[in-house]
Amino acid sequence: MTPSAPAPTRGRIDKRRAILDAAITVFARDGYAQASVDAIAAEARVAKPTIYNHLGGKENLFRTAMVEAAEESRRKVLATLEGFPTDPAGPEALRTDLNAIAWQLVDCMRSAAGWAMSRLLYAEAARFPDVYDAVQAEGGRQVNDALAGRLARLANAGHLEIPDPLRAARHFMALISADIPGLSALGTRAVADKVLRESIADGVDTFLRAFAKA
Amino acid sequence: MTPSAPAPTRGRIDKRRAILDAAITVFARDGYAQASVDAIAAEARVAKPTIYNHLGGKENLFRTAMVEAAEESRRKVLATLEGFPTDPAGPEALRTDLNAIAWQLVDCMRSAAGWAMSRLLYAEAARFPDVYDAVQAEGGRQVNDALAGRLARLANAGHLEIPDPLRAARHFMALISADIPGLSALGTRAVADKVLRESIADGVDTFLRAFAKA
DNA sequence: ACTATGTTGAACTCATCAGTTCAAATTCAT
DNA sequence: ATGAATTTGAACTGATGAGTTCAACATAGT
Repeated sequence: MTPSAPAPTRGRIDKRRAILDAAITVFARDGYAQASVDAIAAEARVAKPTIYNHLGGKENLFRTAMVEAAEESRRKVLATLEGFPTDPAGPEALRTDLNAIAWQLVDCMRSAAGWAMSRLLYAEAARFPDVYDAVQAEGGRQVNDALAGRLARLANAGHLEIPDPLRAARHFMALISADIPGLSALGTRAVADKVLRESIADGVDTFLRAFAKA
Repeated sequence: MTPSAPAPTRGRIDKRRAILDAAITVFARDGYAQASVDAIAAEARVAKPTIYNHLGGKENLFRTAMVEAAEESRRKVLATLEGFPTDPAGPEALRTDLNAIAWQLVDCMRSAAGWAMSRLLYAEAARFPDVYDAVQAEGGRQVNDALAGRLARLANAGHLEIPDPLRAARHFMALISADIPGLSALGTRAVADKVLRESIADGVDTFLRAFAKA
């Protein structure tokens, strides 16, 4: 709300980026309807007409900000999944690796922007079905495919027994994030890393009970 | 929006109930901010001042409607859990019973009001932390306790091997509802019963892989 | 320096909506 | 029937906010 700080930057710089970042911040904080374009302009240290020049109206601003944020988040997750060990030394190494994957995945949802995405998606899915499709049906599927691929390779190397990798990937995600909404009160409270790690370890444990090689 | 129908009922009847039901309907459809008190009045076939007489302002209307709806939903779930078999005939009967429990649980979230709760809770958790606490931290915990009790009794009767019933209950919930947000696009699309049943059966299957008696 | 382009602030329009007021109408209990 | 309590419609106030306009201004490329 308060411009407050270091002299309003003029001229043509990375206004567009600043606007989109500010939009995510303000939409996440206030929700779509309660977020005012003026507040976003202030947060971005930009004049209101600049927003309309770059991004049309409030609706399109919302769409663009959400989709770009989702793309970035998805890129991060996929990159993380790429570089993971396929053939751990033994059962304990496997458990450690799965915990590490799980931590990376959870860490993405846990960030402020991550919760912003979740909350806004939930809240506005009915009013912006196209945004939901772009973010979840598209990005969510890609992440699940990639995760299924990693799990399948672990199974192939003889560490897991997985009849249906896609299903196992969905259940892995569900198990490691089972406690998060409750623990963080839907993202409104901070969660201690230690607590989160225990919750994730629990999820991995159940997953291994179900899918570890007999 | 449209009054349309059978002559506006006057006098003192169940106005309060009608208002709260209409509030849930409209809040669920439009979201808190976009829902107008006039729209709720129209939906309830009631004059606007009547709402203010019964329930004060918009905020209190929201709080009351959410909390009462949550209480009713919780009562239904707990009642369902009460009447469930504790000692199935064998492994296949156990699986059938778990599928039945799971269906009941999912069916509550799946109703229009159920999704309304979820969506509104998510969207407004930051602005109405007290509502979140009343609904989730309170009701969610009770349901999880009850479910943990059922699972513990099944374990006690020798059908399951469960180290930590509370944890198992959380993971059971997570597994049987893993696919629902994706399948229903966060409640904005209808899901065929058959698809839902398969998704639930998958969750129960993974649960049994993890916790069935060896 | 000169110019095209992008940016700014500020004021403005128009719509929506929460909450209020009040006199007329309706219902219920007796 | 009568009177107390409640409901109703309709008009009103005040606030908030989306989107626009425009003259002044800053910046980049030439």
